[in-house]
Amino acid sequence: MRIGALARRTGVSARALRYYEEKGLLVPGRTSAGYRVYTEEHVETVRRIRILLAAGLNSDMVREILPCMVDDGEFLAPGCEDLIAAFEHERRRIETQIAELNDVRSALSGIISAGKALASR
Amino acid sequence: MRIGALARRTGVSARALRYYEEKGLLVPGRTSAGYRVYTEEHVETVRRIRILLAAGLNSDMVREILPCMVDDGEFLAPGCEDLIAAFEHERRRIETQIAELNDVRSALSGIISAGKALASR
DNA sequence: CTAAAGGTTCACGTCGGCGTGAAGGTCAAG
DNA sequence: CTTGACCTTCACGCCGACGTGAACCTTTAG
Repeated sequence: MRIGALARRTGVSARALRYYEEKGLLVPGRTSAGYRVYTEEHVETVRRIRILLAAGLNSDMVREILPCMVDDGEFLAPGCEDLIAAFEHERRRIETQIAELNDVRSALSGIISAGKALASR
Repeated sequence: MRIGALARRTGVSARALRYYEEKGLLVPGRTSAGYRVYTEEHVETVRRIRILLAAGLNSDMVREILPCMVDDGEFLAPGCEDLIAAFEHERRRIETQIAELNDVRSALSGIISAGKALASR
């Protein structure tokens, strides 16, 4: 699979895929002509990259986490033990973020229901 | 209260406060010399701005929401009815974001506990 | 052979929420 | 009257995850 095909399968632009490679997140093979070659595993990796980035982790963090995400996360790849502290930090960050989002969500809900009550008078 | 005092009270930089004004989020009075003058209400407004921005809303959206946040959100200011659709859209966005964050959080938890199990062998 | 589709590597542009000087005006205290 | 804290308005810088050409090469189809 070459870059265009992977882009279509994942919904991620080819430019983004090249960017992921530049950042060491996604390392494809190469044909003799220099074309990038991807496997099925890369599809799953891209999915994970997207999720992690969407959660606000930067690419450095994603690069460190990815090799630790073996299958369903039951196992831990070697070298990942040292990163536990960093992961806990990220988890705290995410929990804080979730709490903030919940606040705004309920504030929005308050406004919305007040608005609908007004509209139905 | 002038800008430095408000900065100290809110923990937000003076630059940020000027930026909020530029974006129409926070409109202070002015002394004859041109100094910005803030009241106690502005303190609360800044708090709300920070929360909304932290939730990923952009300044345009914050500017539209702020006047709709009367007191505890029980009432709705006039003119806010038209924005309900936009607010519902933001709420959906936030709910999606929360779900994504939860996914990453549990993934991180899986890795962390796997790592700690490994460390305690 | 040729055209079209897709690939390659630079390298600069974008957007949003500010940071960071620069150059100068204001005001209360000593 | 001067110092120093605080304020003002420009206006450029930054970061991160890409978008967007430009100029060129590869592969497949007719």
